[in-house]
Amino acid sequence: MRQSRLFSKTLREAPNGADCKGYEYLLRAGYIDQLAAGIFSLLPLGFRSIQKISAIVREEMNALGAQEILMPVVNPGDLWKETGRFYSIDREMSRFKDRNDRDMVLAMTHEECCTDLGRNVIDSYKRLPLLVYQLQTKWRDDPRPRAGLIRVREFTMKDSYSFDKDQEGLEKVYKAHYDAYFRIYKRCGLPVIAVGSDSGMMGGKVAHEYMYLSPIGEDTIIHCPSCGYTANRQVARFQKDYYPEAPKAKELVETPDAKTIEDLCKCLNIPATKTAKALFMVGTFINDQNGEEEDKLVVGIVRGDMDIEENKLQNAAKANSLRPAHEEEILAANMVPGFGSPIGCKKGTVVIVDDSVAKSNNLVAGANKAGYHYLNTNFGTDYDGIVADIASAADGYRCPTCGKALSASKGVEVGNIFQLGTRYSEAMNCYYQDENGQRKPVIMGSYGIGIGRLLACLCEEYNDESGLKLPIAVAPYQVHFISLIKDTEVSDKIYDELEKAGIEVLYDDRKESAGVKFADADLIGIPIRITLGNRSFNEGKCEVKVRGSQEEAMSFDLDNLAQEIKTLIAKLEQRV
RNA sequence: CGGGUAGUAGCGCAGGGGCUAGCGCACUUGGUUCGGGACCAAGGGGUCGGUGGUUCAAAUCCACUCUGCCCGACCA
Repeated sequence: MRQSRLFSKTLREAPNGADCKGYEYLLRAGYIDQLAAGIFSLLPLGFRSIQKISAIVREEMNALGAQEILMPVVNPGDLWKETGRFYSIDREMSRFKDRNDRDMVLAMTHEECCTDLGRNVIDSYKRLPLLVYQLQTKWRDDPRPRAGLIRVREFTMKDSYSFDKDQEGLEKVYKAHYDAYFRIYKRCGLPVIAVGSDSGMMGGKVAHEYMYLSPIGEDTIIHCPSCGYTANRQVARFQKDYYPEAPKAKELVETPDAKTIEDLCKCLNIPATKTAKALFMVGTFINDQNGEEEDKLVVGIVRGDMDIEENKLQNAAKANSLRPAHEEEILAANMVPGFGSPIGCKKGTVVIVDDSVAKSNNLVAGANKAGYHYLNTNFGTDYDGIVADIASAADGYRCPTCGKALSASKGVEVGNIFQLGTRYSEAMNCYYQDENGQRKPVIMGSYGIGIGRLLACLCEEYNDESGLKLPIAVAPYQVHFISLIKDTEVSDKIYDELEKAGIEVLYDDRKESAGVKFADADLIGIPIRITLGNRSFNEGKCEVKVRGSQEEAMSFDLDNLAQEIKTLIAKLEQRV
């Protein structure tokens, strides 16, 4: 490609709002262009990288025996009503009516559509297992897009869907994805870890997320350096210390202005482990059958030395969503913020008690009376509720498997795999007949990779102060050929030779100064740079440099250039 | 959806009731330069986000609104 014809231009300054390096360079190097919040065009450079990533993904999916399909972005709302997600998903899913006033949705994932395909095709166990995938546009109306391609509203996702007759089959294809994903990220050059995760709106039991560890990430990953236990904080477990004692009778005590655990501990001169703290949320509970919503107050109780993980609380409460409760809502349930506890709360309040509280005795808890707490409250005698693990794991807490200290880090989710089980097949009547003529729900799994997000993470991982330096597997071109000589016939000829040899080359044929060409080349970050200038051209040579390497430029003979470059490409490809 | 912040040339910004709205980069033309973002000269490009108001006069003041970005809520 002649750079003089390339549909993009480089920017000297970072556009306002480019908050992380990778995003800044994607914009400045002319890979992408923003159209609206969370909506981007891919320019030729960006699109070429995306196609490279896509090709790697396709190869690895095909190697699993997956068959590529393409499902529609627009789905009938009725399909989503079958699984209840038409109702349970909030405004993140965009809806509209067609001309005949039918509900339509923009698919934000394709479980419904794919299950529909499954039920049309699968009749017998003889057809199973089946595995399909697609690379398709998703629209999710995220309330807050940010960080360039990291968190967008419109994006391309590789999503695959497995159909099996039994759990064993599901686990096999799940494991196959688990391994294939590592191969995909490795081939792209992105370091990731797999972590146990929450299945969120997808339903199902077992799920993993692939995380690129980076400070720009929005997820928190809890990791044990000793035994390797790793999980998203949303579900991460840890070992808790319990302090059981002989239960005593509760006792009202005056605690003026002690609204926080810290105040309370000072006021009564006790450790935080002797207190119980309450978090008040309002949960939306949705009836999947008729879609009717009902709000209930949810109270989470955790021991004062820990924090509540809202995601765990939501799961334990089986709520569709949670939001912080307003003061009036808390008061209406006979509880007092700052001095609150489930003791004497209104009937219908959902009380979730962390096991740290359930297994401790004689904790100080709010008396639901401003300025007062109770000493010696005990779960089971003073109040009731559902016991669950709702505490948030944190840096330094003890690993659930080996007991050593856990560490917390930030990460970006670049892929996930879910064992869906029969959540969709049962809801949508996707059944097969087994060997005995029995009708059984197909067991499903779904597996996603955000393609654009993957590119964004790669740009975050591979850059320096002058620009991008993507690995050759995903760079838009293999070679950047920079001509500094006047004689365009000579450089045109070299360009043709490189192209003929099957090398992907971006040819800087522009009438620009050397400095501009070098700066742009650094910014775009193509792995191999060939410089043809008077310095070496007179000796029948050119200079070759690998982007980002500290080594001196190599000198290659022009006579055998294509061949030598091919060797160099092969060398770089092997690095991975 | 709450809090903050900004919208003036393609990009980055200045101007904050009064003459023809500026600067740097980018762009065009001519010339000089020619291996790390060159120089000289001459140019082109703007409904100052939108609507309504105040005023003799609005980019500038007021109201509403749209959009971007940041923090939070949210998020497979």
